Amino acid sequence: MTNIDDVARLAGVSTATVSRALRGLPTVSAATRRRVLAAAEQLQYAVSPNASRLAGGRTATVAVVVPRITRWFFGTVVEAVEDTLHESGYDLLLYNLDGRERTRQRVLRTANLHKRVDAVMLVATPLRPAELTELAALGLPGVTISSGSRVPGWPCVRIDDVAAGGTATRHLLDLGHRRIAHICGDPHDELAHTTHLDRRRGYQEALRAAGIVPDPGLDVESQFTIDGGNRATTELLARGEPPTAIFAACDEMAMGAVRALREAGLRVPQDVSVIGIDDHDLAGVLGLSTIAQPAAEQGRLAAQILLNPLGGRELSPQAGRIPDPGDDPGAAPVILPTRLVVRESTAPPRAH
Amino acid sequence: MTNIDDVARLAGVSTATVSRALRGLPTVSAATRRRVLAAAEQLQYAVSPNASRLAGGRTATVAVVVPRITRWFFGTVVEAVEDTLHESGYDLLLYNLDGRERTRQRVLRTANLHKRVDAVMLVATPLRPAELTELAALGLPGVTISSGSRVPGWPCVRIDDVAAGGTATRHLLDLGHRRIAHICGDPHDELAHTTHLDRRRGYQEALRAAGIVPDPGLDVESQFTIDGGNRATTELLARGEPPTAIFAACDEMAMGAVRALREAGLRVPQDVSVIGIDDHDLAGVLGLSTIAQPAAEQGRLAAQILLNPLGGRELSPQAGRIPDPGDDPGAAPVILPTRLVVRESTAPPRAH
DNA sequence: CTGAAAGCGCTTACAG
DNA sequence: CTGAAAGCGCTTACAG
Repeated sequence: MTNIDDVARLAGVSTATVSRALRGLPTVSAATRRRVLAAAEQLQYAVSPNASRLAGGRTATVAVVVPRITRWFFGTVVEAVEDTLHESGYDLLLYNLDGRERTRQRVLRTANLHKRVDAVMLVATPLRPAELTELAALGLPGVTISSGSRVPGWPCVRIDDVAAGGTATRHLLDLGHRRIAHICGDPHDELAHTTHLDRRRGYQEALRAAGIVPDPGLDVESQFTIDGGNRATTELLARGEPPTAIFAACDEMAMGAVRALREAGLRVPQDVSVIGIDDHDLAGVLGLSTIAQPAAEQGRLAAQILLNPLGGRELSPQAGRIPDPGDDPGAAPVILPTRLVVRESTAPPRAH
Repeated sequence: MTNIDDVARLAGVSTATVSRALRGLPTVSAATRRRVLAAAEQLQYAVSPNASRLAGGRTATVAVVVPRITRWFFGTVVEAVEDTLHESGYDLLLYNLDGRERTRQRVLRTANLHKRVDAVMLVATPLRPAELTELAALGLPGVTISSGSRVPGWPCVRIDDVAAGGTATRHLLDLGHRRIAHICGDPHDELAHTTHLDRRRGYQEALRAAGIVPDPGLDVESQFTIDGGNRATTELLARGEPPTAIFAACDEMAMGAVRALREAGLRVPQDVSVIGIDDHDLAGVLGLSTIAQPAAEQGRLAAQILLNPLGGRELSPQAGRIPDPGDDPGAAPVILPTRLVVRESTAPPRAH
């Protein structure tokens, strides 16, 4: 395996010069650079990332933590992040929590991040207080996406979940619905995941603004999955007179709701309207009305914020800051817009 | 940042002994090991991966290459692979091709894999002859999943695509269908992706076995996506009398087909039956009949095959072999079983 | 079972 | 603009 000495010998320069020429540092004459590049090319030389990182003190790697890579939002975010990072020469170390305590520890414990990555991206990952302390103590730059814990000094990219919940609910109100149910959230989430709380708040505020008192009997908690939506809807129907519309906290739950309604012999939207949040890949196929959120853009923007401070080639301990003027740690999150997409799953309630 | 010298000093041993004790090598006395572990714990010591890899010559990292992480099959495979690798202390470097030439080069060129990973996993990735040569020249162990190129000496985990296509088609034949269309494949795929060819072969063989001559007019090529299925079906309907059933090469295409049929005013399954391959997360929601394939199992098994040879802690140049007796490079692929899942999208054709 | 020493392949002040 | 030398933080023969 050819190393830097081989290249230096062939080019007739020192290894220091090879290192500089290959990294494009300005302090190398054009002629020398040409010779070095030619030698490297001829020898098929590839720099050893480990040696480079050890000597240089930078890992050129970012840890990306997601709850479940197979869910639409997280897969889409990771794809955009991966693209942006690789573009700048950074590697992406993927941590898929998948509800396993062991994985949480692997990722979040000092020992594992230590010396291994230059920065951390947390996607919708709520941390326990102790974990948060540990992470902050590392002094790494980082960024968070969507809900979950804020880390002191780390910027955050997200949508306004309260507004999204409000828009979805108002769409149903505008169609004439009054009995609007909400399915959402994970009741057993010890980790204070705030997404479902925010979206519910948007729902309740929209109802109140329309003069409707939110009915707890029309509000069912479950999980952010197809199955969760299915179960919540089944439970809802078991409680008595069905609502004329359901606002599901995400498209995957909405899909489960559609399924449950159909199995109960109710038609969508003739008997019950359904709206979700996301604009999942399959929302179009299913004709699902939804509040579209820009998942890829959130990933891309968060990655850029991470890379920006030092020209996209380096990360310093100060890297975790939004490059805008007026920026400071703990600054307000960067909010990306959402958009109502009306398809076939929502319609006015039947006249009775 | 505390290093191995700090630990050695505190424990009163050499750095060599610290290294051995921490890695659990057997040549350390119990008492010494205890002291070292205590010292490491007390100092919150974490080994530097880069230094360890540079000195040890192993990267403890596997490159995983997928066409698109956001597609169901690939996301599910990666999730299982990640779990298995992390379990054994390996990192996963994700490469998401996403049709971009640049990314192909990043991954596949010697320069990038060189010194960076211990092994490579190719998921349904077809390689050009030159790329194949380059990859083989690296002498790395590896494994392939699903279709795509076989690399000499690398084992392969997959399903039998011909059989899957046959089973899907026979299900439709058994229901009484005779005019069975097929939508599949990417006509512009210069990379000889064989999945669609195999599944089509299963389709054609099943038809012939039933005494039916495959009709090219009922066979439309498109892409392995929802949109592809949508377009292929629209094209199919434009050709004249619709088939009574459609076999789509994957569930995402089948979903697109269902959508296109519905938009054309045709009911599924009353007017046209639809079956896919995969058992996508949403196949149940959509009531889609399909041939289920074990995506997570393929990922898990492939990762285990990669890790197995040296007890899951190391990889050698010989690591890319199936650990079974009778094993040799170029051996037959490990075939995992598929299973017909009948839901609501397939039914007997209407009597005319 | 343990240690001293060399070495992995780079990058970075420092000096010129 | 370029080079000699030290150093990054480990692991691995080698010797005992």
